[in-house]
Amino acid sequence: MPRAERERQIVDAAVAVFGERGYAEVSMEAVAERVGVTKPVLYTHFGSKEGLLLAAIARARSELLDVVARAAAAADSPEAMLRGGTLEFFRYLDRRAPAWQLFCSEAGVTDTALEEIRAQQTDFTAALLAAQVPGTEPARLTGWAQVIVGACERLAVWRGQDESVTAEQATEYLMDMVWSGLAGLGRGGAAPA
Amino acid sequence: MPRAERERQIVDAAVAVFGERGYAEVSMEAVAERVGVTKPVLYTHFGSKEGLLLAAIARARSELLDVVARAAAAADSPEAMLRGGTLEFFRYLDRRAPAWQLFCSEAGVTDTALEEIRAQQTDFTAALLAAQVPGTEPARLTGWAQVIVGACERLAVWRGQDESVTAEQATEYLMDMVWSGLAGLGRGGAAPA
DNA sequence: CCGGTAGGTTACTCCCGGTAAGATGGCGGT
DNA sequence: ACCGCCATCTTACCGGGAGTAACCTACCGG
Repeated sequence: MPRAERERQIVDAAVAVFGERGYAEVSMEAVAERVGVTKPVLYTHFGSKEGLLLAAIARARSELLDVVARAAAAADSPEAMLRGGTLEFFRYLDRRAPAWQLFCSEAGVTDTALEEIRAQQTDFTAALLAAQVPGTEPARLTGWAQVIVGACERLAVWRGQDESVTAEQATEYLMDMVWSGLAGLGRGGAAPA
Repeated sequence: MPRAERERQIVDAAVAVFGERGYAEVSMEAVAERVGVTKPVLYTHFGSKEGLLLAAIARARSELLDVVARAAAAADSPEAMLRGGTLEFFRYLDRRAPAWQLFCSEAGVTDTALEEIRAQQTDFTAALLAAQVPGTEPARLTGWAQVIVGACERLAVWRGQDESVTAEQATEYLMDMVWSGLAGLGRGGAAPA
């Protein structure tokens, strides 16, 4: 079996099995068995268990980013861009449920490597914000992106706990805060037109 | 050594050493050595490595919540409450740097147990929001609280990566989004009075 | 027909989470 | 003063899983 194909195959298995049973609960032996090979094969391709986890997270997050980017590109206003991107974010996680568990099993991983992967998402978000609010300092844009990404991730985990919260509701709650702002809501109405 | 005192001593050591070197990198033997006892002692008090981690996280988060609650109580307006609480959140993490690493090493832990601890923070935040925007459905309040807590945690991790971001700046970026809202900022000004 | 190499397997080592069984020591009762 | 009891701690061990060394095999170019 050629190298690239085998690696795709292994990452597929890793995403599935880490997502289902949790990183810490899964042995490399188990992943290997699922692929139909033996342990050392995994090590020649990914170096360590953590390396494999990283590859699996990178794959899943890249799919997620793709979905969000498509939704954002299809929007015709800043508000629609934020709302649509967020909504598709939650819907993607509904479709590919196990994948999200991966992002929660971030533990044990060298923080720097993980943050590097996450940076794709925040950089993308910051770029969208830059287009909407030109002239803002880069640090502020990044900070805003962190707020949005952090809020979405936390809402996603919350939805994992309480299944009764729909993707639409989660999106609405995010928009309340990040788009309208508490100042507007607190005065008893939606954001002023 | 009496039971309660020993437990405090062990949790102290666990917070320090897990925070410094990361949960996965630390053996129970190492924690025991730091306390000056042997491994089985830890197991009689906390049952498992994960149990000890949980106790350490609970301790650190409870301190954090206390700091935030004091700051919020001292504020004289909704905006000051949010700003002050957030600022003290970041300042606490600056003072007790290693503690925050704990929250990042959430991995490997049974999600439900961890979310239970985190719920203290979101419940507190939701209660503050309820007082400010009366008549809001409970689910929406909780959602808003998730947004704020998620944003703060993400900003905190970001600050861990990029030391040049001050607590004041992080607070400002959060207020931009959550208080003013992008709608207001996008139209080129601060939130309307 | 043959050597070399990519890709794979068997068979280990070592570390660490977790535990069983025994030592120590203070304290109340007689 | 002595004895037994309970809490507390230690030594010594088990099992499993991450990671590796050494060997095997089948394909491909000459």
